[in-house]
Amino acid sequence: MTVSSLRPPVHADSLDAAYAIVRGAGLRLSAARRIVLQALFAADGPLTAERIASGLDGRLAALELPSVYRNLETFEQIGLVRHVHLGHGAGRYALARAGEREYVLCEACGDASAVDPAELDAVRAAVLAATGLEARFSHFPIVGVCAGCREERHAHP
Amino acid sequence: MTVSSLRPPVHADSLDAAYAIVRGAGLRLSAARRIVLQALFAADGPLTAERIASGLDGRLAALELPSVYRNLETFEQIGLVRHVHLGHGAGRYALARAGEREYVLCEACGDASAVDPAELDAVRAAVLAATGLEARFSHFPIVGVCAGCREERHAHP
DNA sequence: TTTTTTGCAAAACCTTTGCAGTTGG
DNA sequence: CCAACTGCAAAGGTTTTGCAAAAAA
Repeated sequence: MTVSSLRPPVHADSLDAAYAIVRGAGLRLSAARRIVLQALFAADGPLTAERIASGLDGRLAALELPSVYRNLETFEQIGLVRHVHLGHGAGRYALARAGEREYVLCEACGDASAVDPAELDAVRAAVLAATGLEARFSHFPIVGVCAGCREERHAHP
Repeated sequence: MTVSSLRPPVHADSLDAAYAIVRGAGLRLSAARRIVLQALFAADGPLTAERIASGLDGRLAALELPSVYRNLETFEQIGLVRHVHLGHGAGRYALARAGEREYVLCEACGDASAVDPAELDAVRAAVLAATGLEARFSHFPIVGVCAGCREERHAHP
């Protein structure tokens, strides 16, 4: 794999900070890049490239999908952006955080939720003990069945 | 999502047992289905549809890719087969087991390894405590950085 | 014979690439 | 002005779908 989520996250706590990071990396601050960053700041969760390209369904200017992918890729390379795979569909992109967001996904109902990494420290410790791996759930989530779906399964087996 | 790995695994411990399971499910035992099952039995790890279609690179008769996907899908529906996503490429298919195989993946070197589920019981318990999720690492692996790659990273940062 | 399954062709979906033209600095 | 970037078109990789022909029961 050799995934870009391995490079250190660069946290921007405002749109202007993100712009400055882009400039600071020697990159141009084009109109398209501004829109991608605006979309990521406006979003409440990780976004598909498609949704960014649509300008958040019309709230921002639309972009070509290849431009979006290229910029997301560029931003990932400087650590500003991360992507996560929540299930089978398109990847989802979000701003990198100091405390990286991690995800859990219920494969029964498809519900994905972000988790504070600190809450998963015990999980990480258990994985390290069992496998030697230093686990991260920011690129692929923890997948399983949530309590609600377990109940439903129990009721209608 | 609503992923087929949720239905109970059906374990076949021989090729003939697998054939019987297919017949028992009211399905026809076609030549293509025999070859898919032979490939899965001959494999040491989970296979891509592509590799099954090639007849394991010529050792078996070749099949059309759509037939392979259709049969794998059918077999997943009766619980005979599972697929796992080891990184960004094509999915990989294997026979279901009584003790479901689970996977850990190093995102630095791309190395994936199968783990005895029992070894991950402590991990599952920690996930349950932290998130309420009953985790399974048989469809998406645990992703992280292995000890070897951590060292290398430390040496060449 | 009847229903299921296959092969082949085509499309769908997500992502990447090539290139000429535009834009940012 | 010149390198970097965009739009558009096209292609790449994986998976799905449609349908007439073939095969299983």
